[in-house]
Amino acid sequence: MAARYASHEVEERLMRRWLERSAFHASAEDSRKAYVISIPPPNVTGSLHMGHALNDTIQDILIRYHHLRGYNTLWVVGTDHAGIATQNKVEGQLAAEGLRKEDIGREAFEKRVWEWRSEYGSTIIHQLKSLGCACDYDSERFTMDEAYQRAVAKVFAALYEKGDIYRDVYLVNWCVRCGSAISDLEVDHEERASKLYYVKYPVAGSDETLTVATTRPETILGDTAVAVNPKDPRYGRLVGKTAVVPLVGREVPIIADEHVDITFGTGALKITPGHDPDDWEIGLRHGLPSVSVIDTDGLMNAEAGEFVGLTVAEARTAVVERLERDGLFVKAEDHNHAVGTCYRCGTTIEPLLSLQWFMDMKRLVEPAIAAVEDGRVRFVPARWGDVYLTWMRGIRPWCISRQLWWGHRIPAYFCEACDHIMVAETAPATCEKCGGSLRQEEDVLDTWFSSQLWPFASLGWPEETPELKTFYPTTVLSTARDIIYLWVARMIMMGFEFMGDVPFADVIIHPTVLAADGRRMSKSLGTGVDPLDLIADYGADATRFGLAYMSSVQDVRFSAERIEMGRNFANKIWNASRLVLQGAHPQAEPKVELATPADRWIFSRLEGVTQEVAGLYESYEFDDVARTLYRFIWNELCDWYLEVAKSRLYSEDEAQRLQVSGNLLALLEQVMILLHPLMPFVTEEIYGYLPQVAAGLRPASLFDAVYPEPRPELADPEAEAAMEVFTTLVGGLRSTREELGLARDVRGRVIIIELEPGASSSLVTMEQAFSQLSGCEISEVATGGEVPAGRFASVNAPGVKALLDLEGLVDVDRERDRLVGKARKAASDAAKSRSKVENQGFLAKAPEAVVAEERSRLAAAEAVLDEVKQQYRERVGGELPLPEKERR
RNA sequence: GGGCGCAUAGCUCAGUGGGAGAGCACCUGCCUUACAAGCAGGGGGUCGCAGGUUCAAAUCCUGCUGCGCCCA
Repeated sequence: MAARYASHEVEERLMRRWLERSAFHASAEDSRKAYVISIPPPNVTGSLHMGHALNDTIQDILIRYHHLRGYNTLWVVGTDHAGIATQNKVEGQLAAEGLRKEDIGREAFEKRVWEWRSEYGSTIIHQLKSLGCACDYDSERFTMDEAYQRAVAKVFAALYEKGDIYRDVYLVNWCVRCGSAISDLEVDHEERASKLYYVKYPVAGSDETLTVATTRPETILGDTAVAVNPKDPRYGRLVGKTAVVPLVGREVPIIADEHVDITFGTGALKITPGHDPDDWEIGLRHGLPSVSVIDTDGLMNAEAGEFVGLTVAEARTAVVERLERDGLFVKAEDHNHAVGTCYRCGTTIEPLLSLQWFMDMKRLVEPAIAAVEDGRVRFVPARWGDVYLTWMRGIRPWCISRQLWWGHRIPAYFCEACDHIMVAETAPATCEKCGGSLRQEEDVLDTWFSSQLWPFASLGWPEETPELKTFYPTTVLSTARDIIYLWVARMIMMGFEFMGDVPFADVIIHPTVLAADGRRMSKSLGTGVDPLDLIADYGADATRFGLAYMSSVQDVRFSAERIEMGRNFANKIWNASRLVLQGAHPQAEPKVELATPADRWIFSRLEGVTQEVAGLYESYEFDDVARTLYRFIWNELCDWYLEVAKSRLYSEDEAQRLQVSGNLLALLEQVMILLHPLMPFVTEEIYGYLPQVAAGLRPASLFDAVYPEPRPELADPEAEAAMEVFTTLVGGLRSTREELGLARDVRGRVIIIELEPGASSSLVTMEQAFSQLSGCEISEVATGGEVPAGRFASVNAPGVKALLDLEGLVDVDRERDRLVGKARKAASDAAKSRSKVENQGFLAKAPEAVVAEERSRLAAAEAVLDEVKQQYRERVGGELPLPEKERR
């Protein structure tokens, strides 16, 4: 074994071994209880980013932990076809060849997409392997698989049949670049610097004008009303009259609507139902007509009159110029407002009237709301459940059609002869009404429409597969918060609609990993950190450990120090294992033999940590798992038990060597099991070196090991107390030696004074270790509590005092500083405790144990203070200088 | 405008009613035969501000300030 743990030499080899024997494949025939996670299918064009790395770490921890717990674990893996993103990729390829998709036609284009997918579409799945993810790669799914396409068509037809899916003209979010409608959830809002334009509208049949303020003067051409607030005294007399729309001369009503903000602009609002969502709502309420002046290509159309053919931006300038000429322009002032942009490509969204397919959600949300309200689906942390419920209760129709060539083509057929619409899972031959020939809808479905079926469609639905029977409903879903509406909510609805049950019981919403400066990690901002770089530099275990450690419930800034901490931890574990494996007696067998207080202590602690960590894994507190195991392994096992064990491990006495070796092998094996879900590679590698594994007495892979059952008989509070005496005295003696400036090779002599019977037993039974670690020999153990005469530095532990003989070692200046420092600390401790103990309220109301603890704290501090004062008189001379407030 | 969250050491974060913690950074000394990715010792914090509840507040309540996210 090398002196440093080399992750790059280990990880790929171990992953290959797991994959070669399909270790992660789950069988539907397995009768053990199922534990199932469906991966949120990553975008097929994507690559692993920090959000994935965290989320996949969480899922892998859960899968591996539950596998150790004896569950039949399944982690379903796959990708979604990402309609717009994938089409963009292939259009990019075509553009490089000087082609547009229209040049090659739909069929050839689809073929190109499939080719693209087979070449590049597995990138992210391979990346999961480098993170160590125990996915069932043998059963990878894709949302455009043939079987999956059948599921999508069936769902569409069924919901159409029930009237939940319909076709309508509606104001939709149009992305000019993508050439498609997108849903409300796919629109991002960005604050942008802009202008607010003030424009005069003549009031018909009078000399009056009404000034309105607008951020989009080019849509004046599509105005069909002017609105004011009914409570606005300035305009009440105008309501019911008619205004003349500038440039186009159309006469439109002046209406009153509560929506109008009296304080914004002039308090008068132009209404363009064809190009603004708020105006569209107002238009519905008042029965206004809609006029479209912008086309799907982003250019002004014939309704725009003289402005036809201009882009929106050009039209804005031209319209303002024309208004100035006509004397209707008042002013423009600076104004920031939120602009909708396409979340896939960032292009400004153009709200347009369009004939699209919609899904009405009102019926479907009901069981999905009830399931979260009554806890059948539980969000972790719980507050995300409220976020979900708020959105679900205000649900709006979902625009599900997309004007793309890549995706699930809508299974709707239009009759060429009679315009009848047929929706069917499989293409009908002729029109059911007139027998005319049919033409299939060109549009495809929103990618999320297919993703929402993932928990059951990935298991083979609508076929009644054994997998579906065994593995649905799944157990846990882990994902990012921005996907709660897009995906989680819809999966729950579809779960009830088509499976009659929740798709999963727990939804974990993991924190967002921000860049080190607190901004979002994003490629465009250049703030991203590539997890693959981290894996290459620090190893997958370190990356996983760091991510788990830094991710509690709130968002975290990424810090490479955490990953480095993970790497150092892996190396520490590696070296602790080297000590054990190289030092163990060749005939040793792993077993618990409680020969010394240290043995009893470490197994008591191991038992405590084993149960504690199990609880933390089960409550999804992975940061605490990482913290708890780090502290136990580093600060207890390595810092103390291994150090103490060395004296026996290197002893001449073979019985002692055998005994301590057995303990070490048992400890190491169990610690590897506890840590395996978090750091699968280093633990698997070390596990392979254990003699009990090499001898075939254990499962060949740690993945198949068994999480330890509780062994309450190992709990040993007395041993923990005894070990505390040991570590407190060793630590105190080391500090004192530093304060005295003793060189490392100067051996000290200590007298142990036992104040409580038996309190010093750990020091006596582990005298050799005590001596090695403290650099001091025990010259005497006194049980009477009598402090002998002489010059000593004392170190206190519960029930025991150690006196370090200072004869010939004392430097007066150092000793003065040391004693003053010690006295300060004791005086301040005493003052703090005294103020409590002298407080009647505290004595009356605090629990007895708290009061008793405080009293003994006070007594101890006062005893130390007295002692130090005495020592000061003897060694330095005079009274110990303490400020008045620090005295009694 | 509505909602949610956050503010603790120089940095990144744990701690959520009873003695202020970790990692990194910093200072001192060590290549001690598992580990310099390490070992030993040490310095550093009116727990954002102001009130309140309580015997006791970093922790609970109210307000304020600053930052972030979601929805409209």
